[in-house]
Amino acid sequence: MRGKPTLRDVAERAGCSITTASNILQGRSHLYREDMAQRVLNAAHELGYRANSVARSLARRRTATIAVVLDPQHARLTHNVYAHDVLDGVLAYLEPRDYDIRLITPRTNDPAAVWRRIDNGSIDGAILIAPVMGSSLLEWRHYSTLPVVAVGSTLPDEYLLSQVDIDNDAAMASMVEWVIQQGHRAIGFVKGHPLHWSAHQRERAFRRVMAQHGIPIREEWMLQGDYGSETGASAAAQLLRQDELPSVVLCANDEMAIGFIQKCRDLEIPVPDAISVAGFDDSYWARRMGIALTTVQHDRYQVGYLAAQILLHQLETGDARPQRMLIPGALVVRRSVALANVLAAVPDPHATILTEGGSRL
Amino acid sequence: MRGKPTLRDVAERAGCSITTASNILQGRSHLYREDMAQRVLNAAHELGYRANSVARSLARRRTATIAVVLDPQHARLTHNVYAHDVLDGVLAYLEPRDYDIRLITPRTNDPAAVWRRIDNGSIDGAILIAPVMGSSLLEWRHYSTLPVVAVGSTLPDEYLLSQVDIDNDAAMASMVEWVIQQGHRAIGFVKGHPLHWSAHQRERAFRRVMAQHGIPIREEWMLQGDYGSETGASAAAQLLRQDELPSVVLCANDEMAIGFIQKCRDLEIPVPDAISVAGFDDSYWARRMGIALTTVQHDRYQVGYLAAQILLHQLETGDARPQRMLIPGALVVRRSVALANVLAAVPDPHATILTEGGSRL
DNA sequence: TTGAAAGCGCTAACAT
DNA sequence: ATGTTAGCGCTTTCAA
Repeated sequence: MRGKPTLRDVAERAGCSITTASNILQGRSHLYREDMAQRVLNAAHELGYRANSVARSLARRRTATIAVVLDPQHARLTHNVYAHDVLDGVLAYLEPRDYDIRLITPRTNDPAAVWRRIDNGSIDGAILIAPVMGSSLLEWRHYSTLPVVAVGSTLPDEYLLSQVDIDNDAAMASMVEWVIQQGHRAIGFVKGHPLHWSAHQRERAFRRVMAQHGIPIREEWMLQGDYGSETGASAAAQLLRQDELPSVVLCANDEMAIGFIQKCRDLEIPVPDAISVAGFDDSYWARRMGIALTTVQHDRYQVGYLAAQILLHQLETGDARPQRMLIPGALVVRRSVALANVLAAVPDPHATILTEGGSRL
Repeated sequence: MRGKPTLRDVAERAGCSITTASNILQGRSHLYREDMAQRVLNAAHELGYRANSVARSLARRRTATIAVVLDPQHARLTHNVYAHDVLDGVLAYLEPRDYDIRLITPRTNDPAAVWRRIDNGSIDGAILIAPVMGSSLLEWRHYSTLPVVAVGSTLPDEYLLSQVDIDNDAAMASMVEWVIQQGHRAIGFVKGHPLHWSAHQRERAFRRVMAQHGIPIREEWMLQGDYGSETGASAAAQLLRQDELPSVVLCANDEMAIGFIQKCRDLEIPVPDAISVAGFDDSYWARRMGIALTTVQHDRYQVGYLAAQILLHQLETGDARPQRMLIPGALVVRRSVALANVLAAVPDPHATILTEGGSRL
């Protein structure tokens, strides 16, 4: 015996068949006499035997591996905060259950190539992170029979995909409601990436609630962004050169809100005293930026955790019916949004930009 | 034939042996007659055949999979900015070369368990991300014969590990040199996590350069941190209640510098007018915080990319000699560090905290 | 209570 | 130019 010890080596040393060794090492000792079990266990230990998971996967026809797939559109982890949180949740669920994680970041959008990569027999299922409109990941059904769960994109039903996402609609609605309650009527909006369903959902919720309150939407206050902080900044630039300004601007995510606020600082426009700004996501990094951003907090970790749970459930039960799960968000009121009427009453030109950590309501 | 098509199905349909099909599908068409090759290719295409990578791995005795292992100490991706950058570099190198990535975040520090998980026959090699002192990852040699590369920790030679890291020593030295050039003599330091080699290297470089310039080190200005922004803040609190203050504080990373600066803002101590602060890492998130932080920029993406390259080289050549590769950093001068003498001459109690994006020298 | 035998789907010497 | 054969290391009936 040279190289890594195999089951055969263990069996030989314990003086038994390979079957016996296999059974005992899989925890079926009760089938055998006490001393047989001991002999095998000892032999394995002495040899430093570790089952070869590739061979095991082939024989069992399951790999105990889940793929986590990032959409080619945002395959750079570095800039994808959302993916970190979700991935942590996925890992937290899968790791203790002895599932392995294969991280796949396709560099192409050719669906055949993408799926050849993903479903090549080495995984039992996949979690798709925030597939965007037109993504080859969504062509799943044509290329794979594996169970799949999408997170971070609430897709139209026809995709027949299990999904876990936050409730963008309800969360944005509560943000808009609250802002209106604060007395704001002149409300601007910075939209998210046009290929993200979440962007459309957030915008739609905004428009709906505005309509419900009979507040007209000024299209010149509806700015296009792409969820990146740069577009938040340019939205600010674009907005602030207008004659009439909204009293508050809702950004479709925190990054854009940060960009927006920083541009305001550059232009020496105090937030929230001259203009209020709200974000969406309550992102880890935004929180430590010293900007007390009013935003919507939601549990991305939980999204990953649940997605993994659903996937494993589908694997174990074979129940392939698409499930959908929406996780509610929570409004976090900090200090980047001021009362509209108070502002009107007591304008304070010397107020400084707030830079302290926010306290939650 | 039911279930996924196998090589056997392809061979049957093409009317040839399995070997022939295998060879042709692996690109060895030149061994066969033109029409044979076509028949096989067509058959495979018509059936939608995709080679099962598990079976292939078993037969080839290589898996074309690399593990990326996070130290149990900082296994939460969310808070590990360093890992994102490195991972992106690793992915960028490996993905086009058809290597897969297995992400492993052990939840225990028991070396046997950790390595059972990592080296179970499913990978060809591993990249260890920033193993800390005492990490079970470092016990590699006792548990595995796989090629391994460590990144983010410049380890003592006795670990016999291939390594890619930034040159902490030189980079911190140049930071200290520069600060001294700016006229600073009263210099404080916030140390990094005591279990990280990088923290010690950065501190050691600091002390050395100070000694070279004959500047005494005041131990009460040497604060312990852990690379987290909270400890930067508490270091600031602790320092600022002292009677005598340094004119500049060097933080062992950006996160602590951010925490430090934010605490200064809270206490209404203007940076850099009352006290200068420098960081280390030039992190993506710090850059967009609107703090023009003077820091050391270094290419973490490159670290990951090179680590993957070295690993693949070792796999292909079988050359297992440990390699070490240090990547230089570059000083990035922004505005959080002021000239010491100018300060002394023109103290300005009303100066505000700077919040604009920094311009690089 | 134990073991023989037939795979899992593919690769690679070695024939022919 | 193509096929035969013997694995890779493990699991799992099924028989003894």
